[in-house]
Amino acid sequence: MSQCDDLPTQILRHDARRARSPVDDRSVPGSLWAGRWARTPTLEDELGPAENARLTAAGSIVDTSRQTVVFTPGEHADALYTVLSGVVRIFASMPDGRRQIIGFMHPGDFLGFAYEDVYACGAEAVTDVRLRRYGRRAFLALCERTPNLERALLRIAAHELTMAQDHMVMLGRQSARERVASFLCQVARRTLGLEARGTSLWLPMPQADIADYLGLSVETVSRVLTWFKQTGAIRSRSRDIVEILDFTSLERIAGEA
Amino acid sequence: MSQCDDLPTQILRHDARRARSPVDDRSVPGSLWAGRWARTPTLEDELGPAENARLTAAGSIVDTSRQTVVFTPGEHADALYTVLSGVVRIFASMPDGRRQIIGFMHPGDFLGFAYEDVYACGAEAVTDVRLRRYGRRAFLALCERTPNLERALLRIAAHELTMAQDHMVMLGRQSARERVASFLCQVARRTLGLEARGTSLWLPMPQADIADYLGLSVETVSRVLTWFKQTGAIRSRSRDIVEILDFTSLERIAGEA
DNA sequence: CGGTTCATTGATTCGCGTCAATGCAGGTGG
DNA sequence: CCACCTGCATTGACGCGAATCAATGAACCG
Repeated sequence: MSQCDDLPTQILRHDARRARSPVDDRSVPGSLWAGRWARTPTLEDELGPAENARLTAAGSIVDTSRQTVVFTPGEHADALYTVLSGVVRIFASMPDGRRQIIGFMHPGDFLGFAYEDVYACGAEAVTDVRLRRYGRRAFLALCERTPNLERALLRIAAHELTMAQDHMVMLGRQSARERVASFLCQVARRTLGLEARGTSLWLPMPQADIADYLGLSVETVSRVLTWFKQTGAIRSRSRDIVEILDFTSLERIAGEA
Repeated sequence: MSQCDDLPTQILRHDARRARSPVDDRSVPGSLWAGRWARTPTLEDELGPAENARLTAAGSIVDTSRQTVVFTPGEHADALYTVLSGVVRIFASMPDGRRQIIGFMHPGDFLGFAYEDVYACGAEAVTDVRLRRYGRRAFLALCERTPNLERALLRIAAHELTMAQDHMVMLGRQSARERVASFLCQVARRTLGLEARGTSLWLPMPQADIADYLGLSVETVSRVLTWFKQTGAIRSRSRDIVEILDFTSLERIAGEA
């Protein structure tokens, strides 16, 4: 599985801020800037065929049409889901309506972690979506009989944490251009694999969703995208298709100033 | 404690964005605005006495003095830790030195999740710290023999995810004042329990750390704090002690505009 | 074909970052 | 014991980046 760490200590004091040596080495090896993210672990990948069969048997198919709610924050959490097709957005929102999109879930992704007995986040279908739904009780029962299942969930959760951390860096410390570039690179890697260089990306979600994912306003997202177009880094045919012409330059923008 | 209330939403920007079923219910019940966060699940709490004993036996004590490195991002992840005393900061940083603090870990907290075989984040002691260190191999072996252990980790990870989501809302959508107020409320709840009203908080970390946690500059954090002082919401005796005089007003600021 | 939804573009405002001093406490050593 | 230094906090002046406000366009749909 994956866990952790190091040798303790080294008294390096970090001084990230102050010191931060000039040639800071290639520290920060595997974050935004590295090729992480490439693949999301899925339940299916983590389990054997027999286990998968049992899991499948325990679930039921749910179809949800685009722009409709799968579950809402605060709702009693009595199901877990796997995305079979389509894209789902996970979000949190503030009382006054400000919204933060936590992530977009694609086929294979697991959905519905809840620490307490209610969902912390909401989930809505971006496109028409097909899900496999597992009732909470049934799922827990299955966990008892399938030790690997918990291990798989743990791997998935650890991966989500990693992604959440990158997301936090983006939200807390990157400029608008960096964020949009990061987003495009992220989507590119996810859909095309690590080797991705120039091809076209499908962005099924409205720009408002991208904005809320990136912590920006819609206008800013739009402006940055047109700037990328003028620069020749991307091109766009239809509303939801973006072609990456200069992946390298996007990566450069995403990675630093 | 404290809640949010706020009636739902009323279509302000977002309007739950299109679909969002009509009666959106009292959405957003348990997020920043609710009493979540109160307690972090710990390995110890999740396990029985025998299991705890085995776990303790598997670990070794490590002492780390303030401002020193526990592990660095990218380092091979071969240990896990539990904080016994003191405070540890977890952070990610960008090649040019910008830093985002992911969280502050307190006694009882578990440390060292890594999805791949390297740490995604770094960890440094804020104060002098005592940790219990578990070698990766030993820990994995223990997992085999202790089914509850994986379950406990899963609970912890789910909780971390929940906190990460709140953090993202803060970083992506809150103003400087909201962030600082949220932070103070968060610390208050953590240290004083849910019922906390006015008392003094210990903030062992320098303001630079707080700034990097909140995605702000040091100056902004300082300015907001002095503004809170002038407002009468807080008071401060020594550098690292803040007394909360008007918890309610902080909560109000944290929760909305 | 007219209405709804979403993207674009411009003008303007303003929050917060940056730069630059100054202040202040704690530790150290002469 | 007091000057000094060093880390950290505070405060001010200033500018920039991104939000906001406000139209206009383009695409999609019944």
